[in-house]
Amino acid sequence: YPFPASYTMPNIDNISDGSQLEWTSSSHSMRKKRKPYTKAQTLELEKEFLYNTYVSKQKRWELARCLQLSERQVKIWFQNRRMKDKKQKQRTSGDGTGLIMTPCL
Amino acid sequence: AVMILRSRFLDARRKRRNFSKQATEVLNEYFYSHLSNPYPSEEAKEDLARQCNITVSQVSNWFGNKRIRYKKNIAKAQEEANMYAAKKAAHGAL
DNA sequence: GCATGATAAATGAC
DNA sequence: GTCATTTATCATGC
Repeated sequence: YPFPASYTMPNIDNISDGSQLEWTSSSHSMRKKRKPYTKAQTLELEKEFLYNTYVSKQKRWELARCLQLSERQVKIWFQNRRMKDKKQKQRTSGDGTGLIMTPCL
Repeated sequence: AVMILRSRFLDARRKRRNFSKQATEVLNEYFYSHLSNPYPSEEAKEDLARQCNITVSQVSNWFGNKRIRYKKNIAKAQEEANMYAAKKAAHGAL
């Protein structure tokens, strides 16, 4: 069959009364199922993120091979990690408690 | 290792609290009165956040969870309906 | 025991 | 690239 098992097929909504709302339909035809990474994978990615929040193409290739991930997954991990970093900095800047919560332990 | 410990403290899931009854009421009111397109604008999110005394991110989280769980519920109900419809049809065919 | 809020992978718009 | 999402998973409340 054309697709690997790690992909999930959205249910075909065959509703007849026409009351179905557009946004309830799946936006894309097929999506890869979310699979949490292992502790070891996350640890190595976090370690590299400390050096530079942007990863070079060369480093991305190395990480992908060492961690059994695709280059696309490594790229997206760094994108999501940068968003997480930005959100945490916004949170710590306006907490008003005066406590230093910067992630610099 | 240190990173793991740090993430445990920074993870807000560890200190999750349910929203107030009034806040949930405000959010549900908006959701079901915009059921055809339950995607509030940034300004609407800020308004809702002020009314509910929560952050804009929490409003986004609430709508994200609400949309997927609403969708999943009607899908599950429809699946159940189809199953019984098929069962009834099978009995009729015998 | 699920309901609920927050986070982690993954996609798509731009 | 960012960033608002979708989706599954996590951790907690009760």
